[in-house]
Amino acid sequence: MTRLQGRRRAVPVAPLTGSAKAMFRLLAVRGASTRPQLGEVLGLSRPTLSAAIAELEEGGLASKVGELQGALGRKAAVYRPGPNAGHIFAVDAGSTHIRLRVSTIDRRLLHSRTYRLPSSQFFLGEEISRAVADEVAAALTESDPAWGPLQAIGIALPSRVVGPQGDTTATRQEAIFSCFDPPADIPIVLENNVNCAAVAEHSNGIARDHETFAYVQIGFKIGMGIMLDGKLLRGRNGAAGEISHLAFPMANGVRPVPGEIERYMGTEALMQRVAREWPRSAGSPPEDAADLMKRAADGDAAALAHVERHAEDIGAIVASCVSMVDPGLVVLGGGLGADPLILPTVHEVANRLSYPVEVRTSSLGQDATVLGIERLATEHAVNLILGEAKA
Amino acid sequence: MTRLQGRRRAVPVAPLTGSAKAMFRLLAVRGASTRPQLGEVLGLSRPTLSAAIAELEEGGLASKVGELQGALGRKAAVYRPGPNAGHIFAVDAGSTHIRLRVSTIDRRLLHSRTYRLPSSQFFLGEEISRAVADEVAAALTESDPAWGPLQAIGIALPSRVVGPQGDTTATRQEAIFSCFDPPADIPIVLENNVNCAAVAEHSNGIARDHETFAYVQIGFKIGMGIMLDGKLLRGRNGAAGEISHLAFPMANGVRPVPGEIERYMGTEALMQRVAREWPRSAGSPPEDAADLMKRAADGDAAALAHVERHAEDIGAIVASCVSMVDPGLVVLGGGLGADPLILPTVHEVANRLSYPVEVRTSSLGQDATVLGIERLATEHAVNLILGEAKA
DNA sequence: AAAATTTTGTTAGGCTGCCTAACATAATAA
DNA sequence: TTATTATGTTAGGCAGCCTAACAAAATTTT
Repeated sequence: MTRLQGRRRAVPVAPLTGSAKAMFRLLAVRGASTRPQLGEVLGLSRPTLSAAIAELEEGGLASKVGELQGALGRKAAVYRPGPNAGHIFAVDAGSTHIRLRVSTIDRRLLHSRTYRLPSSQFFLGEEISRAVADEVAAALTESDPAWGPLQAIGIALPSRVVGPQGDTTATRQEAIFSCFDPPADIPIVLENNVNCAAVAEHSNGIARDHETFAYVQIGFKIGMGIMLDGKLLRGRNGAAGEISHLAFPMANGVRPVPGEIERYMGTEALMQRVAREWPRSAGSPPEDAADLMKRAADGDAAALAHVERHAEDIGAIVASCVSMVDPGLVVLGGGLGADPLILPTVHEVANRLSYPVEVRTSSLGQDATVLGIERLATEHAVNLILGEAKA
Repeated sequence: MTRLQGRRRAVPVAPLTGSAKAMFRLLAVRGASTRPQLGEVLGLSRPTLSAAIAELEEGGLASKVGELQGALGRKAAVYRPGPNAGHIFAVDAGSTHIRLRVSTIDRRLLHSRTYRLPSSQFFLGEEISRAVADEVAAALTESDPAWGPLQAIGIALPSRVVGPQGDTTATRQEAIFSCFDPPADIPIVLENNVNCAAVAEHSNGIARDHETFAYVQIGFKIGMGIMLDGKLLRGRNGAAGEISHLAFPMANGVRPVPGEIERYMGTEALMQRVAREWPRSAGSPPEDAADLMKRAADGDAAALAHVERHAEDIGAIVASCVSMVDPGLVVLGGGLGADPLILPTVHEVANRLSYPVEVRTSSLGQDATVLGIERLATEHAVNLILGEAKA
């Protein structure tokens, strides 16, 4: 997930006490908070709180940004991560768009850019790499010294992302660097885009109240992100959730074909089936998946039948997921998955085939991925600042 | 997983320092150890070590059991969990046998019993419950005061086991108590038998060197246990790894049927297919699965073809597992799964369909399950003794 | 307007749990 | 014997938290 391009941090910080580290972490996730709030959450006494804040202010990692008057009593001081906490770049290197967010460590948006690729890319390749390079370069020129040091660049990739221990031979992830040469000494955080969307559903989306769930993306491609106890499941080779390689077809007398389920479930194959089976009487077949969903929503019987059939197939995939990891909650996303029309059938089929599972529809639109990688990049930056980096 | 039948522990212990707790934990997993060994592993200074051991000896949680002479220098004192650490019962409530082990907290065998059920049970029911009751009662009468207090009874069940948060309506686990009334105030640890086997492969078996892997059991029934970072994945309803509910059949134009894959993959259906397709020229068809495997091992072409075909199906299931959780290692167990004959094909098919995964054959025989629940029961007992119980 | 109440923040001092340094003990090697 | 090496104890220190008491700053009551 992480590619460190240098060990130095822009702002090395004196070793902090445990309470100061915990406080900085909390400031980074909560954003502006009063001292009493921080003390309450951390369970620290007021003297310890004072000491921790003094430590952080000393290192420029926290700043007082105001005061808050409660119903009664003295005003409470409000703090935020300080100037040395710096900022991060979060980039969604998507197949159709490059989305970039520049954010503080507590995820206040400083700047954002979106670039539409001239042509849609099926695989991560040079076009995407070049576009990312351009967007990052452009964002760098607009950087403001007041933002503090750039702590990390997070990039969400439409490819499997292999960790340090994994089998690095079978990955395309390095293609992101074919044209993009990141600034020296800035840590790079790489993560698969579906995993990023899962992270966003957890932190900003419909799965906020669940520490364990699966995010299933159904659209042009299919994928899954698994969150267990608040942590992404990545797997040995970054392949956890790569449901495009579920054994399929799987039945008595047939042999599965690698990657076949993605070819079957993807919108392209779906629309081919729809066109092939479209009744003469129902007029011209739908243009694309969006058209199909719209006609189904309008009550078109032929469209509804196809949507229903696809929802059953999605339900079967969800059932297989439940049978393996039993997440308790499955969030549906992606071009097709996010359509509320399929929810009832997916829920019904999954629960009939397997074990009790709640199914919800994603609420974050196109921003899910970039919000997820933003989260991961800030988490990584916090770990680096606190000297607790994993890799 | 856990059913506490009372809050009191037999031997309440004064609060311990962190180092003392860590030492007790280490003694429980390692068994007899010298002081320098403990200090090395825990990274503690010798004075702290002395203090920790004094604390534990004070509470009867550690005892000096000898001395060990190194190549040079003074003899090192050897310690073990003390008399108040007590012992546990581990019971494998299997479909055909009840296996019981009485062990110290560091898993030295104190006593063991095996009872063969009069008839093989497909489901957890009264027969099993009654047999467990008898075996536990018999073991209780043979208990020795020198064993110290009974800290826990662990029971491995051939059923899904639901945790405190899960949907408790759809479980058969309570059937274990239909005839078995456990001694009052003794904590009960319940776990699914396949999960137990996975635990045993991790602690005593072929997966000793892996913190993350999946254990796939193929025999009369099928099941899976998933170990992630040394911890069992249980899932919201204890259904993680319940691959008997993978969507199957799964192909264009067919609808999956709940539980169908177990009926297809289980030995019963396999042997029916074998009998149906057995060539006249090859003599009488195999008696049972063991006979089939033996003939295949002896080079019988018809038997080999069927074994090969089944191995391909198992490979497909493993591939689906890898596509979801990417464990890096899959251990094959169970009546059919543990046969080394199927290993090459399972490995080949899984790696062709999905991502790189190592496949190994289980080395623990019938004892896997009882060793696994023994491990879980001792872990639970240690947590209780240290006042760090989860539930 | 003064006093009482409530909340926030600081100062003083103490305790736990670890550490290092130095010494004591007990074995083997020279 | 003496030297060397490993083990274990004693003495003393320090980091990181705590409680108790006080100080400061707001609102409510009198």
